[in-house]
Amino acid sequence: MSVYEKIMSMAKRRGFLYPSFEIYGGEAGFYDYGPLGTLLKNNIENKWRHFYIIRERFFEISTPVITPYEVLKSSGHVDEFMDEIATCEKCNLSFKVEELKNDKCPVCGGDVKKEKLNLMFETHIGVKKRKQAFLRPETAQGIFVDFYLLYEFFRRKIPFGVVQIGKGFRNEVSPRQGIIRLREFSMAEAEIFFEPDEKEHPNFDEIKNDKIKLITENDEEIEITAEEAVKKRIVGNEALAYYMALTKKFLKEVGIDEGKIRFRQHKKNELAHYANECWDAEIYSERFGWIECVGIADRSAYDLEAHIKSSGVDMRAFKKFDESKKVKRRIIKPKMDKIGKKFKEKAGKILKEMKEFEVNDEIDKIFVEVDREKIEIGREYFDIEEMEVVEKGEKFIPHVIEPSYGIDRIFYFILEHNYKEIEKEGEKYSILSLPANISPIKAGVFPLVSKDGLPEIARKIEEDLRKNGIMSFYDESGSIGRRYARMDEIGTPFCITVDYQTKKDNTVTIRFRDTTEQIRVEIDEIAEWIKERIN
RNA sequence: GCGGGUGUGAUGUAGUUUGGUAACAUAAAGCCCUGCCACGGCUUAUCCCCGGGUUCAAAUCCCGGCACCCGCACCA
Repeated sequence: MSVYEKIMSMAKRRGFLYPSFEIYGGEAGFYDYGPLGTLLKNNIENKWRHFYIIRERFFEISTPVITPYEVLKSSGHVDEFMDEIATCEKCNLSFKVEELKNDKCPVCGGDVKKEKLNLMFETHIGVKKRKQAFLRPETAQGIFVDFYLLYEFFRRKIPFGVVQIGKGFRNEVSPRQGIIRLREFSMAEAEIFFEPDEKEHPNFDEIKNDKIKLITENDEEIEITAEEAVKKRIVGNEALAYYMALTKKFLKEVGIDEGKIRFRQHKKNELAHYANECWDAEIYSERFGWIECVGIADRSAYDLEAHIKSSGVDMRAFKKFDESKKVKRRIIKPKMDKIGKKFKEKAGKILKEMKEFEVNDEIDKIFVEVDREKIEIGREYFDIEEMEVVEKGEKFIPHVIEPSYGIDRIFYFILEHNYKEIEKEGEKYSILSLPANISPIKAGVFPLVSKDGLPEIARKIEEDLRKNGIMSFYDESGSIGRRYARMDEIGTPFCITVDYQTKKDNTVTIRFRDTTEQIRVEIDEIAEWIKERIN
């Protein structure tokens, strides 16, 4: 039995993960988070919130899963996700259509069957009109389309960051490996908006000496500090390096083995359509090898530019110059009477495109793009006016640095890295050594034996812990050892046992999961004692 | 999507070759026991992936589907 199988059977038995819709035969690519799984996942997400909202000062928003066609058309996803695939009927290999030779298989020359592979889930909005829409493939677009409002919210100060935790959907060709490749998955994404030439991070000093393991574009493996990585231009800018180091910190804190984290740079040909530099945090699995769990990408101005272009909404940011400048500008003045006559219904849109059109020299025509059509506008349709203007600043399209976390994968690797099997008196014994702050249950509370008034005391303690916001669990069934074992298997860091001494001096034992050591603590101090160790 | 393998209580397995009362371990529930690490006793509940076919009779043989695992392909 592989680690993976052991973990998945434990996860099912103990209520971490269930295959979805199992009573109907199940559905590939979907998993349920059970009672303990949901607690653990929430704890991971809240830890993430602590990093990105509290610490980084970002704000979280929540936007719809269902996304209209235009949004994802503009972002490039419609075209990127609708690849036409050709499968050779003779040798059964698959190709992209552009690889075909004269519409035949490039390998054996056989006939091919073409099909459209759409990796986005399609849906419709409205019952009668049925407007085409998709389930979002990433949460990021919801942030980008709100940019002009968010920019106002942050009182027009750049850089700022906005995050979203939510579901993303991809209709995978063949989902495999449990929750490693799901069709409906949870992602936590941060979109941080920078000035194009100032991708520095104010807290860079805090992490500049943190070491990170890198696999560069050229497959070189190196371990260097964040600062060096930027200085040697291995990582393109400070912000990317900062979020790489921060990601490593986060992964360590939720229980990923430090030695099993590395960052691999995307090669030019594997970059997503929107990214110009991307580093994946990969986590090592005994079962699956290195798997990407976090993508940290420099999306440059790609998305905002695309949405500005197709929506027509000016989402540029404004930057004041230190000193106002006087500049001479040649600006085009459209002659609307002539444009209207010639271009009729398109005239309005053309005017919009010509606004603020700036030229360097005297020219005899310009081109504008309207509805994806390039239109030539001759000299007779505009004047060129030279004027001196005072410029207080300039508009620019912010660049985006995006750390994007796959929560489900991280969830699995936390289980794998913390799953320990030991021999206890000849028997297999399993422990989930989760960090206390992400464990689903923080404390087991037991009476040593179920008699002589011990259960009453233990119940009261458990009640008090819950009142203190501590997820705890009362158990009196089976031997004390069996109860410890149950808690060890699901990663409960502390077990509190009420024994006969409790009745004499009001103390209980607290047992540590990983060492089985015990200490005595006064009943009144338990809640504080635990709180200190789970935050 | 293609090829191979697998599908039996909650979990892990036996049984399938040779059709005939489905077994074992762990986990679970209840009662008892229990002065600290799954180890005791009694009791209980829970299974043949789904649909068709062959047969007096199917967990077992045949066909189809689905799911899982492996390989190939695919993979923001």
